[in-house]
Amino acid sequence: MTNAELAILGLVAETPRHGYEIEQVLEQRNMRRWADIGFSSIYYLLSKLEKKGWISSQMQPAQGKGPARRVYSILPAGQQAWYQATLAALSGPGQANTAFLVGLAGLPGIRPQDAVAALRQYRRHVLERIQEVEQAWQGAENLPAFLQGMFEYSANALQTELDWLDRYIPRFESQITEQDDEDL
Amino acid sequence: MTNAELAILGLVAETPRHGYEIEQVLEQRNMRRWADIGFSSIYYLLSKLEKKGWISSQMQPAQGKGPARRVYSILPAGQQAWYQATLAALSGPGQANTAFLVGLAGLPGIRPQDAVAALRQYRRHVLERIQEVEQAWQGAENLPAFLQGMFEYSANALQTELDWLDRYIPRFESQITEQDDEDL
DNA sequence: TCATAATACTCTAGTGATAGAGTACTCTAC
DNA sequence: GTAGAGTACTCTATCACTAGAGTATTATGA
Repeated sequence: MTNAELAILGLVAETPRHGYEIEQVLEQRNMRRWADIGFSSIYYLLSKLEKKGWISSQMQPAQGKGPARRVYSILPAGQQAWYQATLAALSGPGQANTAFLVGLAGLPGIRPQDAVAALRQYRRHVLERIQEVEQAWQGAENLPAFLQGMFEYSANALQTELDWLDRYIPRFESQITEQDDEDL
Repeated sequence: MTNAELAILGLVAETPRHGYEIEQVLEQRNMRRWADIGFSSIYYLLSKLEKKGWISSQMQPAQGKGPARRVYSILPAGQQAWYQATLAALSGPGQANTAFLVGLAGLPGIRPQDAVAALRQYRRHVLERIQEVEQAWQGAENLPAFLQGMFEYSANALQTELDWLDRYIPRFESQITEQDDEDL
């Protein structure tokens, strides 16, 4: 099961939901960052999950504003699949930031000046993300324990990246100087 | 450009290579872990890169063992694309271990005992990975600076996860006890 | 009452990726 | 001289995903 499928299955398992609502929840909870799901994929994924027999749907006539909607509910098989897949995701093994590793693998072919500039840019992104996480953290009082854990996990990971960058960027800068020395 | 494309483009940029050779290099350098490329995708990706005008190919008659091979070389446009994409990958922003975050998001629906078992399993995976990285680190003497950096990056990230797990698992265990108390 | 905004999908066409089976050639060892 | 291992693809069928345009319904305010 992909991240996207598991995320949507999880939302339907929480409570019966229709597609448009899922779109909104993804937005509210800032889930797009990790479950990467485009708008048009939601309906595609819902029908896929239904075909698998994990969720079932029912039309609900128009009520309040907007037209009728198709509401999806979890089925026992879906509940089981969700449970197993969530445990699997929690038991790993995972891999951090593969895009950045691909970049690192290419470093020998990059001019040191450019590399340093890119890493500084990366550092700025990390700082931004740290602020985002801390704001969200402080904004939410009386968090359930698991959410505390998620914030801590992200905050720790980001801080570690920041530390690494602060040790590594100067080393790379000194390489530039050495090169200049050789050029003399 | 996807991770997979960038990784292969990078290998061709290093030196002209044929498909089967790329397969072997991916294996040797343990690149499958982050650039996730199946065997059958290599030829597909190579022809895709060629269509884009980033690499060109030439048949090389059989020499030594094995039949004739199609050797791919980087073109100027490909060199540029590789350079830009590598800088982009280095300047982020990246995202750590999304699968694990999806798992964490599902925690409220998981029985604490199961969650603790899964997290312990995850901890075991992290330990294994730490050992792998440290072995590879010690195995390679006189590393170029950039490789040092990659090892450090991975090692730091893994150590941070381990620390988090060691703080977080006990908290979760105490929740189990509280629940037991309530059950009385 | 009529335009606008918001709700809630639906459809099509296209790209991307992969498994797995099949083909063919060359060297080595017996 | 031939069986087997290793080299090096090639092809087909299928699944996965996404952008973007289109459709239809209801509430709201001027």
